[in-house]
Amino acid sequence: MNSTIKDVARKANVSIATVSRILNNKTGFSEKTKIKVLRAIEELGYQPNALARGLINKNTQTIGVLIPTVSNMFSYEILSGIEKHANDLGYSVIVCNTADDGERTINYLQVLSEKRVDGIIIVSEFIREEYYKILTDMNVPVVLVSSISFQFPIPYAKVDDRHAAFSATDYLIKKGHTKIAMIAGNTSDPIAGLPRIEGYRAAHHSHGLPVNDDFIIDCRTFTHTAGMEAMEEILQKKLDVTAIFASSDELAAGAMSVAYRKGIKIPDQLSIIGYDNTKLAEMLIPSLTTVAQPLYDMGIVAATMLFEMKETGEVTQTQSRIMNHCIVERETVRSLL
Amino acid sequence: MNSTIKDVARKANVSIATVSRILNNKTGFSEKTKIKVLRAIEELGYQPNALARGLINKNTQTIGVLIPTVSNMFSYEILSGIEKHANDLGYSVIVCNTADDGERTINYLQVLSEKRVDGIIIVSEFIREEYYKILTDMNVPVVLVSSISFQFPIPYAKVDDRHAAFSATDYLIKKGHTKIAMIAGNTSDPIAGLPRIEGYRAAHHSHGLPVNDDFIIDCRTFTHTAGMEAMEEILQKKLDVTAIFASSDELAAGAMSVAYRKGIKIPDQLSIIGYDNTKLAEMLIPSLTTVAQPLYDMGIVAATMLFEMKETGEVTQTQSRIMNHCIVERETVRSLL
DNA sequence: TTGTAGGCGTTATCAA
DNA sequence: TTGATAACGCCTACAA
Repeated sequence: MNSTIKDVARKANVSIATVSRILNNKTGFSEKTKIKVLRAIEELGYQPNALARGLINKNTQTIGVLIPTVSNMFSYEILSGIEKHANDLGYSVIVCNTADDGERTINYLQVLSEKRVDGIIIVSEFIREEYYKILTDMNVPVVLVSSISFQFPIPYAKVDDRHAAFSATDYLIKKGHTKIAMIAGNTSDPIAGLPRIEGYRAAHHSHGLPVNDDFIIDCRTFTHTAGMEAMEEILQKKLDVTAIFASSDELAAGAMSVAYRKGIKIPDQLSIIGYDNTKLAEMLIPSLTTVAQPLYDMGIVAATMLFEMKETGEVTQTQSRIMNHCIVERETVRSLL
Repeated sequence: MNSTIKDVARKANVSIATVSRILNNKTGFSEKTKIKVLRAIEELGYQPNALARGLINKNTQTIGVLIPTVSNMFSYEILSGIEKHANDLGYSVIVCNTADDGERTINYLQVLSEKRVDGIIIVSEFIREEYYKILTDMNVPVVLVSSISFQFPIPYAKVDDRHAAFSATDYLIKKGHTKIAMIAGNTSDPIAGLPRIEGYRAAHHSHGLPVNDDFIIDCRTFTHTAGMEAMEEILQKKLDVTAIFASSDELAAGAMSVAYRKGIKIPDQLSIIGYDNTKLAEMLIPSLTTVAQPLYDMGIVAATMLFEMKETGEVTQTQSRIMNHCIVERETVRSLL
């Protein structure tokens, strides 16, 4: 058990060089010795040692994926896309849950660096200067998913949040809604928060509709609980709205659950549209109309970009990808027309 | 960038042995040289190479986690517990989505073996003989979560499915329900399927209630869609039931959604209890009463067991853990009393 | 307290 | 077609 190339060589009566050649199917050995060696490998149950290989080849066939939170289905659908594509190409992925904690993130980056991963994918995380420093020192490809850095030139794969939020709001307006609240998630988040609010505003403008700032609810996160609180607030303030645009499916779900408790019928009395199209959206009752991000595909694309960069040796740059979003119509939006 | 211990040694005017000693804080160097070396490390931005270390120490500080499917929130809550504990102890985790595919699983096992991971955790997966062979050849600790092997002596952390299903059914009966259907998931699954049916039966027996086999619906999976189909079947067969016990939260959610479409009020006209207590349960509307598995903790415990085994060198055995389950009462069960 | 040298399991460059 | 042998970056006796 755990025999080495040396054992194989001895057993097959050849040199380790020959074994190595056969293992990596290079040229330079006869069919006869190949058979001998293969049999020895078989009999010993020999498995090449990836550590030794990596040490000399300077490549580990593994990548690291940083993920901020677990609470949301969201990250894991992306992760699953990454994992799929990586595995198909013979790479393993190390998951790193940063828990939105800077120290933990830096620690993880350090670990990935020591383990000499071949690349790093960062899921919806803001890139701090300290991260970027470590990242550049590592000199491996990095790509962002569902995130973007304005400070640093890191390629990304994401939907256009502003545009997607515009689409969602526009959709509601075209259904006849004019009094639309927005449950905005974290409004100070420059990546997933602000642009969506802009999109919400822009849609109003494009239809010549005014925007009432009171209608924009700031929760500091994108969670179910935050959605509940936001809905409470809307009710308490007695905002006169016929529809809600929520910045995430979880927020929408939270809002729906308090609406249900208060006896507000969705979509009869109140329409709601979410954002993400996680599995949750289709499991909610009624099922949630939402603007879909192609989460799984984003993972695939990010991985594709990463390996592209690795191939070309272009560690610094590649073409970022704006992924298509679309409205998935289900049961939570009623037409007023 | 990517300097070696040699560079550090040269820069600090000492031998690599000394640097190594300081790095691993062993004994045998003066404070003065320590400072010199530390500065050199700092200036060079030196990072130890985990590959080289692993090669010589025969340990990689990484473990592998096999997960069957992504569709369910379930696995990821467990994963997240594992990841947390592993990271706290300085280990990384490689995620392996086996997609319930034997070939893929074997391939992954091979990869983990070549990468010389220090241990493997397998989440709710049936252990085939081929897996076990590779596993034993690897000679590293293995633990099962939310699974068990009757054929092979692998320690596990799981709830007692039979008991948990008993509790769920018993709970319904004590609320006055006597006509209870079971949406059983995969009934030919000896781990998560059968025992739960037994529990369902046992609860009936213990109350002197008869079991109608027609009331046990076999779907072949534990997914949302399967839950919908099962509910359709219940309705179509016009089963005369007042409550349903579903073998997973997703199944319950699926059932609830078709009930909603058919205008059946939950819990007024029909009670339902789920199984797992994933995040989904609390987000459903109405929120789902369910029997909780401590998913996150199961991950933690599994990791704990794994590292225990590694410490003691007892690769073959450790005490398995039966995790406590409990009923989480929410809004989907109505008392008939 | 410090340094030399051998070895961990590979691959790759020479000669043969 | 083959086989020594020097790396890869580190740890660890053993000497000094």
